[in-house]
Amino acid sequence: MQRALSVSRMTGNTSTFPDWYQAIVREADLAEVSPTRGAMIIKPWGYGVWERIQQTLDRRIKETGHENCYFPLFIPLSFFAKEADHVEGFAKEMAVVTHHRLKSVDGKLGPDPDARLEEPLVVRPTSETIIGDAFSRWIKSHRDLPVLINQWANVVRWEMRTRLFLRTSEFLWQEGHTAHATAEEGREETLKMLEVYREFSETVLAMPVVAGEKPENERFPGADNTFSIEAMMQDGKALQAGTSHDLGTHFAEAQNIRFQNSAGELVHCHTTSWGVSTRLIGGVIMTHGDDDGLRLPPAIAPRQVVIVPMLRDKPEDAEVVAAGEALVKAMGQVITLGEPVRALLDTKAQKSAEKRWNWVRRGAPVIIELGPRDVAGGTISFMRRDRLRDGDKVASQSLSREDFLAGLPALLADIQQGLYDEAKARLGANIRTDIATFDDMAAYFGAEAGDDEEATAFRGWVRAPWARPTGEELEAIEQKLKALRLTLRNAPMDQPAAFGPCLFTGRPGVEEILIGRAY
RNA sequence: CGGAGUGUGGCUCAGUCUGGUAGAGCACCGCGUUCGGGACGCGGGGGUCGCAGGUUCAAAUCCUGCCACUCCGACCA
Repeated sequence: MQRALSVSRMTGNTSTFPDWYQAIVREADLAEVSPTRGAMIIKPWGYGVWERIQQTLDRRIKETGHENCYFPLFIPLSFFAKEADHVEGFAKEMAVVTHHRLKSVDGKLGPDPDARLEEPLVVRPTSETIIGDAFSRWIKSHRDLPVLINQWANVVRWEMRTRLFLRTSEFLWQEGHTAHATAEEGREETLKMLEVYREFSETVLAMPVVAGEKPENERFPGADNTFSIEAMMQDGKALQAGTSHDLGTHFAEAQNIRFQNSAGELVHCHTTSWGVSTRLIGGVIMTHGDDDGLRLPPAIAPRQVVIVPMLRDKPEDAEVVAAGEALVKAMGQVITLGEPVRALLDTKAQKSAEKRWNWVRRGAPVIIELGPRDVAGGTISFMRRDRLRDGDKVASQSLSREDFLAGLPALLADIQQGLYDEAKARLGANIRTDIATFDDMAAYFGAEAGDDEEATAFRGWVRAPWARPTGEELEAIEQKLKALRLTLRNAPMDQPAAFGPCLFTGRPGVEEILIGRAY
């Protein structure tokens, strides 16, 4: 891969991948750090992307039979005591509310000692416990099942180190929670939503992923099985972009979620949960961004086409603006990717060249430059953000207004597909399947002679057979991998018929697993 | 919380070693010339140099403590 991304065209400096990432977040006007530790301010353009994610994913969640609802931000502390693995998994990162009033003592404002809560409230890190509690009241009979709900919410996890979009102490997400009569139905639901995430990620975000099952040590606290979609970033690292958990009867047992089956027996439900978060935006940045800034897939671009009018403080300006407004209207009549085209005429009092580059940095898929000559000649001059440059020159093309409008759906679809294909090719080219032993893998990922720190980061993943060890044996493997900064990502859903020997133990393999560095 | 690094206008940084009136480029404001293109000239606004102490006639610069951020670990959607 060895792709040397730089921020040179954005800020005038070359630098490392993390610097590049931060530069894009800033230059594309997506978000900024807030005065609140670890939490981000999502700016309008960034939030617009999130709204597009919400709209397109929400439709899919509803099409698969789920309904939205809303549960409280605060969860009574005692709720977490019920499921041992769950509390252990989250205990170290919980924000806790202990008081309900402030008081000024010696001029210093602080919690009022007299206003201590009898039972502290936890700011939800996830909502299994409080939703499970509701399920236990909602579900009495097999006729009540399945219960299929989702909520769009914010959650808080007190992370040690934060990074905009990728890991923030507060983040936005959706969390689906379902209850079923049988283990088979629970498993089916878990896999169905994993597939929704895979399809969504690939067709809407244009971000290819590998869907698979997480190894035992990477499971969600309290889950029987965890599945994930893993995306490959341009530095070769894996990003866990979504998870779907088969919770079995763990939470049902802990929270008394039971129903009477048709035979009259009182039995526990099988529950699931699944979620994706604002982390997806970080994935989009690191999948599609380039040296000029962000490149947004048209399906999630808040504005798919931006018109920059060439205004010169002259009388003909009015004509250009009028033509621009008419063009926005005309594009609004065009249906592409199933929806009217989202277009904007940027009339901000700013130099045209500035506006153009701002939209390049923000990643608007198509940027039209509309000048008096275009208006007179009925032509549209535009550039595609996905193929911005021809050498060092900006690749601008010109079509008649009619042809442009007629070809717009195909153009946006082509950009969407092109971004996907580019990322898919990168993913495919950077999974090594020819590494057979742990030592070979260590040599591959480790710092070799002549490799600098930077180069070792661009390794991609290894896919290899393994014997699916468990318990202490798995723990030992995890520790060995940790020394190489590697983790087990997932065992992909599509598996071959036969397997070579296990990369770790040499025993016969039972499935293939992905190994890589991760965010 | 462990290791390393960095804190100087909105951004990127110089100045710190060797204490002596706070700088540059970009961004911003004004005027003008330009302008199918990240233009140029002139003028201008904006910084208690992360915070708090200390040393000194004098501190961005030296000393002590603290804080924040970045990277690498641990943790993690």
